[in-house]
Amino acid sequence: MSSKQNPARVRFAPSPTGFLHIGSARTALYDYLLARQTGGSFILRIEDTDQKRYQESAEEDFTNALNWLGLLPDESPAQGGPHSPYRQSLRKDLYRDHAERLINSGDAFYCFCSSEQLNLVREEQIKRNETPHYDGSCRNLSREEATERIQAGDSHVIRIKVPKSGNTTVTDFLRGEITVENSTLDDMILIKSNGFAVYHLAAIVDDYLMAITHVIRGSEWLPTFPIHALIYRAFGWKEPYWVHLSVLLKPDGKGKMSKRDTQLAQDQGLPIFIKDMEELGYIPESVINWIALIGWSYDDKTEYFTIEDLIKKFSLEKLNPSPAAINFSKLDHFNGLHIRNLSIEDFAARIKPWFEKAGFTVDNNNLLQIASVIQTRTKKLTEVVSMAGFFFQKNIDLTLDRIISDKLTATQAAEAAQKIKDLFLELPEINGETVEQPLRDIAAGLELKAGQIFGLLREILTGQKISPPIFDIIPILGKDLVIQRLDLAIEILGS
RNA sequence: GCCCCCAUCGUCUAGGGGACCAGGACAUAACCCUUUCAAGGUUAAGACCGGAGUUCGAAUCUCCGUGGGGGCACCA
Repeated sequence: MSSKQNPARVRFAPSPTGFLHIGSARTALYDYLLARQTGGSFILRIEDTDQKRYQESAEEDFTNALNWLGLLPDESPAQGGPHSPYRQSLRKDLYRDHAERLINSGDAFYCFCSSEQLNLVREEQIKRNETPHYDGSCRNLSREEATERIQAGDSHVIRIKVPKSGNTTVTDFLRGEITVENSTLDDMILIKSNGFAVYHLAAIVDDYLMAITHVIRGSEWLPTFPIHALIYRAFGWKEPYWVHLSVLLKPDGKGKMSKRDTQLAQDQGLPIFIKDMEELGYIPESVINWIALIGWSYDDKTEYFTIEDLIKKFSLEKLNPSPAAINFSKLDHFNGLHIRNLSIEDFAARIKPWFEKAGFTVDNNNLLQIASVIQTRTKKLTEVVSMAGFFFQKNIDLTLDRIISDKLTATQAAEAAQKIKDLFLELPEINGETVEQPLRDIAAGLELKAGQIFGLLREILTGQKISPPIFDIIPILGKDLVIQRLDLAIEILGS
């Protein structure tokens, strides 16, 4: 049952009801990996059979998110494909036809019960402490009666006719055989009274018609899995491999990510939706790496993966069926890791927009140098402006107590600054090599520690307590700017 | 309430009867490096849910319990 042999046809089939989040992105990633690995196809199908929950913006968000992640479908509503259309609302008649085939074979039936009736029955059942289920009142309606009522215009649905006795065994790729008693299964609705199919029918019909080989979906489908298998079998179709992914839990491992938790995470600046990742300073390489490892592992050593690595190394067998908590600090770690592995040009190109957004004019020559001094220090792209903005600022925000905070008196600081300025003026070129020893000498002359001088200079040049190494900064800033900032400091200290 | 799934450090996991006084990663702490901050290096602390059984031998297999999760819509 190796997944590597035959080209897999896998589909990512989201319902357009909201933004693409980590969980569905993971499903899409695994779909993509399997398709690429086997030389198969990755299909995007939009499951928009519920017009009540439909959100127009969702589909665009899916496309953007998938795009950003680099998970480009081979077949989709936008680009079409051999099994068009890829939007379920456009395949309505197909489902109806198939449902009627099921009626003809005796595996489905028309049901005329109204929602109100059904609700009443359900309430009664709950009151009696029974599992809510369809009571079967239309199950044995004669064909003639059903036809008559339909012709009379009676509102109706189509339900699957689940065997009353016996049991059904289905096979999940990760969990093996699962057997349930048919009596615990419900005669679920296949076609709603408005003529639209529900997931249970639409997804199955499409998966078959689109020749899907591996159904990779969330484990919330496990309870209705037998129904889906029953539908396949009623049609006499060969089932695909069924792969039910574990659910994603809250970071503390206690409970599934709910709407409220999502909001909470948003408020804390934690990324839940792919659309927010970029703005929060994450790069797609790390998001992919991070997501891949929630519920999947390769071996006991390797954790760093590029998408190419993943295509080579991914395997369904190593998927973990147990629920997994989301670990956001690991995302930060991966982000730093992937940032450090970017080429300097690539990294520079990615940080450029951040400086520009902050209102700075970015000179490409400088940018490359700046990039090289901040790359190992960057975990999220959001940090680059606060870390290196001083390179671009004309006037940095210097104040007296900022400069002298380090156990230096204003007089000492002024004296030191003046000496440093004199030194720099004297030197034909200022860089780490020409400047370090003389700076240490100045410190010794003033009976200060070298660290104090370096700290002072850091404040004067950057306006920050924390910065990249000053000897890296000085040549990038250039002599003129360095002197200018020293002058400014001396002025402040003198006043 | 009923049905289904899952169960190793705080978190993600390796492990599929002896190679495990359980390995790695994140996070945490300490140290080294060091002009600050990172990065890097070294180290520390930290887990097999409980109980029966099978076996010469169980983290690994079986059963029961417990815990966690999911589902019980004319949503997906």
